[in-house]
Amino acid sequence: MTLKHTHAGTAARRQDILRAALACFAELGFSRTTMTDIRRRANASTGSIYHLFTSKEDLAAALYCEGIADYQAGWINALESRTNAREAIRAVIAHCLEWITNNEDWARYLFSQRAALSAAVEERLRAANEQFLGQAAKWFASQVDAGQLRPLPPDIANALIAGPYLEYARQVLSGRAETPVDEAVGLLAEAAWRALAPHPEALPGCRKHGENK
Amino acid sequence: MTLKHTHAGTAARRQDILRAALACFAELGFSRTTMTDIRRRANASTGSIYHLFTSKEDLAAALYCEGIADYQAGWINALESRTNAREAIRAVIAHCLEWITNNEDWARYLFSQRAALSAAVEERLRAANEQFLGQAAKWFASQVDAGQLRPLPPDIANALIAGPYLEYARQVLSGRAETPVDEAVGLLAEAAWRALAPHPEALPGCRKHGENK
Amino acid sequence: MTLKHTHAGTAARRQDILRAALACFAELGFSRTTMTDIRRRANASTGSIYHLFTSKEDLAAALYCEGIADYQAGWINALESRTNAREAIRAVIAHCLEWITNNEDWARYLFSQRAALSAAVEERLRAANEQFLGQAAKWFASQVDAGQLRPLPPDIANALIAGPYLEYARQVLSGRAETPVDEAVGLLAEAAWRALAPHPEALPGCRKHGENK
Amino acid sequence: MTLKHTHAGTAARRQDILRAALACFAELGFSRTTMTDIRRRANASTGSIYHLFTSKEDLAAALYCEGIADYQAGWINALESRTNAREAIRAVIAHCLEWITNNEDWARYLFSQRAALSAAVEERLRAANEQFLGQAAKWFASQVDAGQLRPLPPDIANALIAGPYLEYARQVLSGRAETPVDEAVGLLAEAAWRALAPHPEALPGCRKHGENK
DNA sequence: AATGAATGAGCCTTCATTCAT
DNA sequence: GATGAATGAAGGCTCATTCAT
Repeated sequence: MTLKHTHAGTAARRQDILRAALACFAELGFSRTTMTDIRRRANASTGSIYHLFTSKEDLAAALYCEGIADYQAGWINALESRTNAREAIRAVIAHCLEWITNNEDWARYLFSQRAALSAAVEERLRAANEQFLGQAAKWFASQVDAGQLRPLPPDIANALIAGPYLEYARQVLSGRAETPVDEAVGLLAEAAWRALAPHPEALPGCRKHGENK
Repeated sequence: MTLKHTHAGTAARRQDILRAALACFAELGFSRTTMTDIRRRANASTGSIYHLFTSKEDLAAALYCEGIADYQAGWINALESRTNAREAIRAVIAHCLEWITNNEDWARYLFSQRAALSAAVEERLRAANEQFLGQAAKWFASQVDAGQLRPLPPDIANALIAGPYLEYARQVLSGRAETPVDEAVGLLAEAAWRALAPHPEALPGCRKHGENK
Repeated sequence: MTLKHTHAGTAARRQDILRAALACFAELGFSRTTMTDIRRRANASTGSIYHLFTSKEDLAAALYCEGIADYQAGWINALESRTNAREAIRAVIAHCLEWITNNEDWARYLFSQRAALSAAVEERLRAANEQFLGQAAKWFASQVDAGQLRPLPPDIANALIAGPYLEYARQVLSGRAETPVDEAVGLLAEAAWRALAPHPEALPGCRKHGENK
Repeated sequence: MTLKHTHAGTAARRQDILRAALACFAELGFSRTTMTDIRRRANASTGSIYHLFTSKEDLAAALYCEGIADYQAGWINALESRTNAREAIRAVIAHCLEWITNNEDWARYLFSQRAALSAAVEERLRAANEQFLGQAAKWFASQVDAGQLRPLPPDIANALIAGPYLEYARQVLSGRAETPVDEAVGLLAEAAWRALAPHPEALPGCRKHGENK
């Protein structure tokens, strides 16, 4: 009981610090955030932070890894939640925009502070990234094989799917976006489908050229 | 003569410093770059730099503004170099990827260090940006009116055009891209056209379905 | 029984901590040793140490006093173990070099970390030192009175007896010595005797100048 | 002229800082001295110190090396200033006690803070030390060959010459000495000569026994 | 008695910037 | 205009010590 309590307290303190750091990093960036900023925001003492994390960079790394893991897991999850390629892509876009909207701090941090990461973290990330990209590529390849998607190199496919919603997200995060997120999902999903669909007939507007419904 | 010489020297010195700063910012980011780094790289003295620029931030701002101006000018230029919407979009993509490839330091700096800018620069940029986005929006609107492009909100249109090539560029800059730039241009341009074309018939594959143009 | 056991445990724990601290101080010096170093080496918790010692300095003081007491007791002991002055001096030198060899950590700590001691400990030490020096001086004076030693001021006598073996010991402890300890004892003892003998006839080589064995 | 002036200023500032640091190190030891202590004592700013020295350790090293070099140079100088062995030894002892008396801070620092030195400095010192010990050993060997000194291993010889005056110096520096330095020189020199003289006849008292010289 | 999480003063160092020459 | 020595605020981090459990 005592132990559990202690652990719970420690874990909670850890979370407090992580959340505080995230908020700071999102607002000011890694470099302009000081340990004092974090300390104050977390209501923790200097020593307390260093008791739980070995350095400011360690904090940033823990945060980055946690965030990217959640983001990528959601991505893959969304992708595999649908069997139909078109719907899968739409699900990914919807999920990501939702995630970004619901996790603005995370998004701000993950998508603009990568440059501040140390080589050590890059290493850890490389593994996660490779797995993520591998899974995405595998899914993509299987869809291409099944004739559900145009054959495209993985880097291009990735740019076509993620580029638009990320650019839109950047506008949202910086207050420059005007289109509401739910509308954006539809528009971006449709555009992504046009870009990736195997042949024109699969495109929305083509249906009226002869066939049914 | 002496004066001229001096002036030329001053201007040259200014350029040396700017180039050195750019290289540093691109490599290390704004915060991790020290004035000493710049000083050494530019073979300039501390006083020399402060004689020409009022602060590190001023240097970064001058650089950012110069870069973004060049980038945006090229964008608009490419856009207006073609009357045909499809070709205009392709020209923009081609130009941007070329520019990024030929100006890696600029690209690295412009596309990943915005967070480090001060409010003062943001202000200066806002103006430039507004003009840029305004010109782009105007062009886009005129094309929509002319039935050459699908009607889309400007933020979405922007995301659809720039998102993919920027994402691809990020991959290039970080060494993760595999598709060569010249191939990427074609693929990205086609995808962009699919996403923005007014109706399916305008799409590449649809022509073979019998009808029009 | 339980209590006894506990007490034994406490005493043992105390010793563990003292030994660990000694090893650390000998290796790193007082200042560069952290409580964490000691804690780890002693397999003790922070609280445990502070339960038995009031501070890092307290630990260092306890250690210093214990060590110096042992060293000085041995000194006096050796001195008084012989009635003959020459043999007494030899016994002191032999004992000290032996002690230093068998207690390298103690020696390293005692002979190079005095500077780190607080005023409070200095006070405690002054008493012990006074007694020690007093005893040595008394012995020395009695030998002088008996014509067994040259009359010399106590500080000089001390320097002549202890200086050489301490300097030699320093070389041993730092790995710079080449003469083995047992040989050194003989050489240093003879030299000390030469320096302190009442008149030349008492010196080794003088015997052959006329008289007998 | 301007340059000279600047250099003079810089050099003077350097000296100020070194002297201040020396005083602090001598008084408090390396670890307990803070850069603030030094800064204040030298009337210099933080940056000024770091402009001239790369770290606190660098300062300590520069000081140590300078001091030891001066001390050792004086040693060798004194040694070689006399052709007669006995007088040479006396000269060394006289010089060292004088030096220590005139350079109390140096002495305190050199003879009690060696433990605080980093490996990097140890390296630099090793060279200097080797040369010093080498020169001393060479001199000693030549004297032994000439029958002016007893044959003794270098470490023992060193202990016999330096040990006593260093121990006496320690007493002086800590206020425990009672014999005035000029008297001590004579007593220690005589004792050293007794310890190192080749045969008893060379000793002071033996002459009156009839034979010799 | 024991544990180890928490505390916070204080340290060394960095670095943008100023200014005398 | 140029130089680089000097400045000092501020930052990340360490570590002896306290205290709740």
